[in-house]
This record gives sequence, structure tokens and C-alpha cells, in this order.
Amino acid sequence: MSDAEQTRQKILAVAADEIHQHGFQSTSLSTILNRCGISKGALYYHFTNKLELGYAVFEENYIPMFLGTWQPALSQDDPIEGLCDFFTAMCDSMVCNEAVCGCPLNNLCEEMANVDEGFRLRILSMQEKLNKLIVDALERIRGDLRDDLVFSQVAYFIVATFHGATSLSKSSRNKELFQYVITELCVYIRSLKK
Amino acid sequence: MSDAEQTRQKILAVAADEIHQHGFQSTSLSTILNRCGISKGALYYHFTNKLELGYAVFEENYIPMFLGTWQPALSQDDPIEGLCDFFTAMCDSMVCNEAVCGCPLNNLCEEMANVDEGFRLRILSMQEKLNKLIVDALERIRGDLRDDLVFSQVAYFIVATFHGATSLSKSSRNKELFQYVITELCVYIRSLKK
DNA sequence: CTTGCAACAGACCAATCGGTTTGTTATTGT
DNA sequence: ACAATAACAAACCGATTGGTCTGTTGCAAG
Repeated sequence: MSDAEQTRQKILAVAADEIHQHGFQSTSLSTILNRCGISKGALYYHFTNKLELGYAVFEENYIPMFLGTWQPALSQDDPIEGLCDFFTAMCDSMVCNEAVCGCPLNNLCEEMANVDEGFRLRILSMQEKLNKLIVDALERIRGDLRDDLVFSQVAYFIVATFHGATSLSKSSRNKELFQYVITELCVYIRSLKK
Repeated sequence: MSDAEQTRQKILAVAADEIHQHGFQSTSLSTILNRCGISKGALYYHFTNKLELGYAVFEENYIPMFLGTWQPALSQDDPIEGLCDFFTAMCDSMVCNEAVCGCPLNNLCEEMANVDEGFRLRILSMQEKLNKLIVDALERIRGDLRDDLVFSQVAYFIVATFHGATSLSKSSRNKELFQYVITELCVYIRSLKK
């Protein structure tokens, strides 16, 4: 990796962390510069403005990370148990800091969806992609599932509840409430089977 | 109502709307002043600073509004159907603008819970209050419900899913996804009965 | 050897922010 | 009549923001 590409990746990594912690609008470019140990000239050489930096973080950091966590769970032979394992593993491994910062996708959705159209469309696209992942997994095992299910509806329900759980853990500053919701979510998911 | 109290209420109402639309941090005091047609002196006569204004909005506007919508639903003879009616009515009456702005409580939770401790504690208190409302309602009809339920867990699950639904509707800019989640949430809630 | 460009450094800028200070007006108790 | 105070108006302030502009450095091709 060239030196230039290395600084670009460093900027992306630091920006991803700052945005995750403080949101996009509250993220200060000077903070990113300090943490990276670079100058403003460097940043504006690699990115045209703050918004484009935000888009790059979303596409090159958040999307791969997001797919990298959900996809394996849904690719299991039994995606129902795959999801439950995924959720409970997340509960167990979650440290307080993560609980407070929430899910990067959900954070950006809350903050930026009705502020900037570029963010909104990217977030929507990611949500639809995630929804499709779940729907495909459900259809793959449709024989094992109840007959009265609307797969897309169930999929959005799961995503919504998951994001609601991350939201709850923000105000309580621990993962207890998160765990409650996740436990109940697993009960719900397992009830989808015949 | 005295003149002074009238301007105070006007400030609160405008601030509540601005915070609902743009979040607390992005809400500009000068915008509030313009919309109210008052000067900075007036605002700082009634509120010591922006944070205290935010707290006042939360306690005097958001909390009563929030309780005013949930409490009647949960006080019905059948709180299960009360909740479902409440949710579907909210779907029907929701206009696009509301869908985009989300729930004021959830918005503040996402934005301010890990930024300011004063906000965090107020939000947490409100969430616990709402949780207790639901738990009490469930216990009131515990004879009609399944025996395997953990009421507090179920209550947080309902709240989390509801907030996740409002989050989803932000990125899609319509209430379709919101409706999906709410429909499935009603299925879940009704399944709590024996 | 030099020319040129990639890859920065860092001073600078206008705009906006929350907040302070001083000044004004109308009312009210004495 | 006068002083005091409630209820503002509005100029002003320092800090910070995203963004621009003018360098400067090092390598690489000709």
C-alpha cells in the first residue's frame, strides 16, 4: 500500500471512529487531523469536503463491517439459530463503550436521514440490502417456517427491534436492557418455526 | 396567562418543534428567536442557557405529550387491543413529515444520551416510566396471558421495536416500513395472550 | 540537471455558534 | 412623583466550524 493510500485509510479509520462516537455533524475535522497527525491540506487532498468523507466512511468502512457481521449468521444451515447465536454473542462480547455508542448504521439513520439526501439514500440502500439478506434466508428454509408469515415484514421487524435495542442501551449505559430485548427477540425468532 | 408566561410558552413550543425536527445540538437559538419574533435578551431572561431550555422542553412538552399518548392506550379494559389500536391509529394518522422526524424521545435518546448526563437521566427515567406503565397493564390482565412471559422483558421489547420502527421510516421517507413493523408488532402483542 | 506533479503543511477566512453586557421600556408599589 | 423591578431589545464577544489558498517537499520521468 502506497504512503498516500495509507494516510487515506488512516483518515477513514479515525473518521469512522469519531462519527461512531459523536455522530457526523458533531465530528470535528480538526479532531480527525489531530488524531491522524496530519494537516488540513492532507485531508482535503484526499476528500473534497466533509460530506464526501462521510460518504466514504459509510461505503468503505460501515457497509463492509455491517455485512461482515450479519451475512455469516444468515448463511448458516439454520439461519434462525444463526441469528440467535449472532445476537447472544453480540450481547456477551459487548463492552460498555459499544453499548453507549450504538450501531453506526442506526446512528447515522437517526441523525442524517432527514438532513442530507446522500446519506439517506445510502442508509436506505443498506437497510434494503439487509432486509433482502434476511428474506432470502427465510425463504431458503420456508418449509420449516409457519405458513402465515410475511417474510419482508418479519425481516423489517427483526431489524427494527435490533436497532431499538441498541437505542435503549444508550440511555441506560449498560447492556442489561439490550439483553432483555435481544432475549425476547430470540424467543420471537424461534417462534417463526412450525 | 401573563405576557411573560406567554412568551415563555411560545419559546418552549417553538424550541420543541425545532428540536424535534433538527435535534438538540443542531437547533440554533437564533432560529428560535426569529420564529418567536423575540430577542436574545428575552430568551436568556426565561432560560439560563441552551441546555436548560432543552431540559424544560423535555419535561414540560415531551413528557406530557408522551404520557398523553401511551397512557390512554394502556388504560383500556384490554390493554393488548388498546396498544394495537393505538399503534394502527398512529399509522393511519401519520403524515410524511412526522414519519421523517421520528419520535422526540427516541431522537433525543440517540443524540444526547451519551453527550449530556442531564438528558440521559431524564430519558432513562421516561423509558422506565413507560416500561412500568406497560408492565402494570400486563399484570392487570395476567390471567389472560401466557405463563412463560417475563413482563419487563416484553415491555422493553415493545418499546424497542416501536422506536426501531420510527427509525426505519426516517430513511424511507414514508410510513410503509413503519407500517410493516407495526403490523408485525401487533401480531406479536396479540400472541402474548393464552 | 531540471522540470513537474503527487502529497502534503499550515496560515488564513467568513460564517455561525452560545453566551454576556448594556440599555430601554412599561408597570407597580410607596 | 419617584424608585425599583420585571421583561425584554440588541450590540457585542470569543471560540469554533468547514473550507480555501499559498506554499513546500520529495520523488520520478525526460
